[in-house]
Amino acid sequence: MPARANTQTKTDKARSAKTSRIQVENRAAIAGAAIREFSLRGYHGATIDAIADRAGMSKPNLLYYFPSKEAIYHCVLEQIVEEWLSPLLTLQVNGDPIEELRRYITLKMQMSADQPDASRLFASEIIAGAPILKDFLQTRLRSLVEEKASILQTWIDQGKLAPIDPVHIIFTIWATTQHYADFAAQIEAVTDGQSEKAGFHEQASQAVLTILLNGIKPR
Amino acid sequence: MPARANTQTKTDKARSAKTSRIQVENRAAIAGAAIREFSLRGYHGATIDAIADRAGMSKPNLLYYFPSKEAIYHCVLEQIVEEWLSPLLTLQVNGDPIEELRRYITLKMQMSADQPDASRLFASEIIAGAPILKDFLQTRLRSLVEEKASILQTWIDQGKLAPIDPVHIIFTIWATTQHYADFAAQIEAVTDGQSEKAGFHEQASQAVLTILLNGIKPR
DNA sequence: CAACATTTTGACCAATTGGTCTAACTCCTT
DNA sequence: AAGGAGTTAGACCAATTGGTCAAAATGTTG
Repeated sequence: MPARANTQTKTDKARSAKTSRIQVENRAAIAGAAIREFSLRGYHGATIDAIADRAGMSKPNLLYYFPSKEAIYHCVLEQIVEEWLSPLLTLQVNGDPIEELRRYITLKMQMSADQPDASRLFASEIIAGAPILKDFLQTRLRSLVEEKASILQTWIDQGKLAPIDPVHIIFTIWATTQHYADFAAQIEAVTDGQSEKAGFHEQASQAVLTILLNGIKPR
Repeated sequence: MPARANTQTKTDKARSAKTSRIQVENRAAIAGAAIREFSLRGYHGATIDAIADRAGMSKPNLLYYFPSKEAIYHCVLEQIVEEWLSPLLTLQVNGDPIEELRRYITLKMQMSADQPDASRLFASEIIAGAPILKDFLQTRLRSLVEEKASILQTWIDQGKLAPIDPVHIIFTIWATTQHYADFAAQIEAVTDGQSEKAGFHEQASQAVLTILLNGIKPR
């Protein structure tokens, strides 16, 4: 009955009635806290208490907004996935292949830098066998990959890219860009914290762009 | 007192007294089961009961061999890390850069294909911020990376590789090769299970080799 | 500011789970 | 084959934790 059960009184006029200011704020706080906790401790390691604490409320209060721990997990995972998809959507067959891919890779590197927790949470889910996302992966993501792979194939056929299975090109881009978020702890340790400094991500971006773009340019 | 407490009677003659056949077997079974459970469910999601079940013994029996859940985790992580290091060790400055790297990448791809669970467990630990491995990463791995990065730098200075920060070359190789193990669930879903078929890993290997080697060859 | 709806939380509960203890059982040695 | 060391597991325990409830506190609206 909370949150969801309302009867849009009258001319559904405008804003609220559905979601009050306080609801919007708290849901956002919970989602943010959940992403952090889940990414840091894994699904089972994260506790509702810890998420509630981080969101600045009591556990029963949190459970007033979400019916269960799993519901929170579902919710944040969905958010992440939605945003995760978007950069790939914009890959257009008309543009210059190298420039299109440069833009895509740059964007993904940016996302890794800006939202590492989200990336790590997604990674955790996949590593665990994608119990929740399996369906999404097999349907929406799969058809999106097929679609974009065919664009890459077109470019390959036009001699604008090296003849490499487009699916592996995509995987390689994902792997490389997300690595900087997912394995941040390793990168930080190995580089003695250099990765925390300003400019590191630009350097990384540059290096990745060089390797990948040269890697798929026709010889 | 078990396992560890023995007093090497007499001329420490030869084999056992320290570890009996049954101990070797059970420890191995536990380690295998633990790698699988930890990689699949994460540290907190894995239960001693499940590990014991998978190893074919009771929980108290398992705890006869390892003092605690954390000890099992430590142990398998150590094993994995040791093996994980080895391929990088062999990178020699004398060899042909491209051939040396081809060998290294091929080996890492092979490890991803052969032991995906180990890769995923390692990935989980890093994603969680490397609470256990932090020290290892900052010491042994870091100096190893520095050492090998300087080899790459030598090759770059000789004009045998493109001028790209060697550390990022290493990260990119790690990212790409491990992706095929860590994100296997995604890859499988997206490729409609093609990744399970024979030959897929050779294809992947080939694609990755092409992209990365071309990516770091001088232009 | 009264009356109603929404939000918040302390106190609880039940299930899970890491770990222990004791007693039985198996294996190896002599 | 006896005896002791080494191995195994059933029954338990205590702590953690997901989730509930009823009552208090706060917001909102006329």
